Amino acid sequence: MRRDVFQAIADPTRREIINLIAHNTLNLNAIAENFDVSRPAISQHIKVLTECGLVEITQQGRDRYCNIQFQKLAEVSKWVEQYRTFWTSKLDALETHLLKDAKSK
Amino acid sequence: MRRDVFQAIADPTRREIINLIAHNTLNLNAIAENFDVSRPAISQHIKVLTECGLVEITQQGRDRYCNIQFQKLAEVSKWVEQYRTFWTSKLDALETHLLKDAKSK
DNA sequence: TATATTTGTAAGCAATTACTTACGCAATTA
DNA sequence: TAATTGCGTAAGTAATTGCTTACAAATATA
Repeated sequence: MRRDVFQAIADPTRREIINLIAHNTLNLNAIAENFDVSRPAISQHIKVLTECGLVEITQQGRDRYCNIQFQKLAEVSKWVEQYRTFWTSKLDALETHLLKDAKSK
Repeated sequence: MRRDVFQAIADPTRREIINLIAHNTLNLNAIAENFDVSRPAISQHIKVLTECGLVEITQQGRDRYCNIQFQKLAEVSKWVEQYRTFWTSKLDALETHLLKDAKSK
């Protein structure tokens, strides 16, 4: 089973979970309350997130608090940022194109 | 069918395709040569990439050249970069922790 | 101690994914 | 005109995904 960060953040529910626990450390039930799907479904999402290293669990009694491992997101950042120069220069190219277009009117 | 950038870049083959055509505009066969999978498989990957707006096709005779729409990657960048402050500060926290650890020895 | 709460996990299921082979079509080349 | 080239797409398939309900285990509370 492939278990990398890219696959983990592909699911919109998991991205929402990340967003939720980015600000507050929550236990599983508290997370599940924010979604329409069942509690086990969230449990399985959390499992995916822990398996790829994006989330770590801190057990406290019967509660399992979820902490994001933000550094893992750096992997995604690194991949996407290598293209930043491309898309900014492309926007520049579009700009000049539009300017040229506007002038020709 | 969900067709967003996050789902598109979840597949490692598609990320490789992106990397390939980031530098040179290639036609489909030229792309497929770089992979072990069949030509139709690559054709289907390209379809996913075009459907989410990450790739645009320029037809030239029977050749279909693939151009990345880098701006689409800005969506991913925007999402991940919102957490950058978190992961850098977390690294800082780790640093101080390690320093404290080193001192206590 | 009995009950309630928080959770993992198993089993089942429909939908999706990533691939294959087979085919057809349009554009080029001989 | 006939053969070749570049490609999309259909059909089939095995594996994976995202969900459900049902159950069990551990911890907390009455």
